[in-house]
Amino acid sequence: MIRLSKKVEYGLIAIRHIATKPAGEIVTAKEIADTYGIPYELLSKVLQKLTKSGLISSHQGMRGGYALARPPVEIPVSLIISAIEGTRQAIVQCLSEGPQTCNVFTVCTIKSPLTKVQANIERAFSTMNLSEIV
Amino acid sequence: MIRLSKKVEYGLIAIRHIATKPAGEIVTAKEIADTYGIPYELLSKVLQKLTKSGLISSHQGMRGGYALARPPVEIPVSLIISAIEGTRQAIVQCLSEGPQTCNVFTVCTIKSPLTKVQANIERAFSTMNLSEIV
DNA sequence: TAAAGTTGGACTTGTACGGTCGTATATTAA
DNA sequence: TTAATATACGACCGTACAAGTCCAACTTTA
Repeated sequence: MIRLSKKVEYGLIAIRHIATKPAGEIVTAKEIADTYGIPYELLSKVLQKLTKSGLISSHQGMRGGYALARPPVEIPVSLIISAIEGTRQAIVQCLSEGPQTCNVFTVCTIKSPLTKVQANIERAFSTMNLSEIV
Repeated sequence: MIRLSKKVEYGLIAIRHIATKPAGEIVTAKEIADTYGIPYELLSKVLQKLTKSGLISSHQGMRGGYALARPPVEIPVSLIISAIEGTRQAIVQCLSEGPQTCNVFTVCTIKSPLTKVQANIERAFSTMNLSEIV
């Protein structure tokens, strides 16, 4: 029906793992990859995206790693997803990338009903924050 | 974030188009394809799937075409989607295809929270029926 | 200064989606 | 009886993208 990408899965697992540690504790990408059997380099990229969007903070160099940048309550699942996926946030193309990408836009009859469903899904993801999945 | 396939889009547009006609009236795939600028042969396959799952009825031969097989109220959007997509109904693989397809199943920590979201989405689609999008 | 980290670009590979083509089959109207 | 009009269906193609890999920086600490 609808599917989250592996990257998002990995991201959720990873950020949850970080959240289970005492606040401020730094955990490496390798530790997470080993713990869950996730490909290290793929995970690294995901963590980099989470870093860029300010959900986690990174610490380079030896003894470096990642830690939460805010308390879990302030990290909605929706933010985690959009941080990793970037675009592609709507259930139909024209809702996320605009009318010009849709060849049936003017005659399309399902936009408005889908918008409701869309809102529903978004709400499901945005009302759930990291503290609830730890 | 999450995206419906073109096939599902076309299917929704098509079945809605059929639903706007007086009950029992037969409409051809060509008419729908022309009206909305949808590739004819792709649409045909979608309509065939909808036929196989009993949502619409097909009439072969000259003056043939498609009509609703039940009243719109008895056609939830979720059925339309699953008729077209077949598999791939869960937001994560292990929820739809079982544990053996997931390499991190035993250590995965996000299954249960995602199950909730999953249920949420399913509810959004199954409570909405065809009569509501006409 | 070496080791342990992150950063990030380039690359490969598999697969699924969107789309097309050709043909068989069924039905109707002339 | 036959031509026209429809669905049914399998095979095929191209491309985009997801998933994963490789590698070469750069940064910090001990």
